[in-house]
Amino acid sequence: MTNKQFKPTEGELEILQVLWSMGKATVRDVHETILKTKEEAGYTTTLKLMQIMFEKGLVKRDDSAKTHIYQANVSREKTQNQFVGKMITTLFGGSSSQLVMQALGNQTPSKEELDEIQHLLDNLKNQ
Amino acid sequence: MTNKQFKPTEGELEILQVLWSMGKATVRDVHETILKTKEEAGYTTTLKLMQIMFEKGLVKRDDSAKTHIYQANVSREKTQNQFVGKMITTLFGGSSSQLVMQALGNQTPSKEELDEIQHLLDNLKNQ
DNA sequence: TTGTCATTACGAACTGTATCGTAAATTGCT
DNA sequence: AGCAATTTACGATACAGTTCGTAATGACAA
Repeated sequence: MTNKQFKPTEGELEILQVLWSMGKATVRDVHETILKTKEEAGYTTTLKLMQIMFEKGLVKRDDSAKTHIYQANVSREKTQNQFVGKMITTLFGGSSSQLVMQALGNQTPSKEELDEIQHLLDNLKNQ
Repeated sequence: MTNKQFKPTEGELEILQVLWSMGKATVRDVHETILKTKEEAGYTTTLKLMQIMFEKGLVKRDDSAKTHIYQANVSREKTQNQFVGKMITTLFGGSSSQLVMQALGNQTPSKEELDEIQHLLDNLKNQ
């Protein structure tokens, strides 16, 4: 097992989001992207954060050139699961369906999404 | 609006869990309960945390007697929503159904829970 | 009343996160 | 070669959360 899993912080998640969608990216790439949704963000702050994430193993990087190229080292799915699982136990008393109800009740999914969920639900029923 | 909402921390959530299920409770009540699922927990630590939560408005208390009686001052539902909402935006790109799929896929709900979800799903479809 | 015990109050220490200033290194341009 | 711009590295600071030791307070029994 290669899994000494760290739980990403708020700020780290923001960076992972960018890396997940871009694949490979430089610090500047990430920083620019974050700037679009955020006022007040320093370049070195992003840099430092990404360096720390590298030490933690949350990202990997190619430092053969001067400008390092970063990449996520934890999968989106695994991270989502980590948070969802934690949330179910600490906030929903272990009941996943409770969480599902909350999520469905408050946001309003499109028809396509509903169909998708229906499909998954059918699969679960036939087991 | 009485809503200057604070987002509870990890430790605060643990205490809220107890308060939500017990209704009213003393520091000792809460502490004993937490001890059941946790080694290594100091009484004064729980106390301090609850005092801070009082200052933040997360709990209310009756301090007419020497031993204070605490009660949650934020609802379970509201808190769940707060976290689910945040999670959907920061980890699921705003798609609630994505979260639902994750939750359903990895935990395995009972037949009763599945029926419940089906019921909710039917309601959402007829709108 | 006095001593014991549980409880609250308070403050100190430690950890981790976030932010930023500044220096050092590297690259490209002229 | 020398200069400007970009990037990385490093360290300092601020702040929040957590943990705990210890003192102050109040209740109660002998």
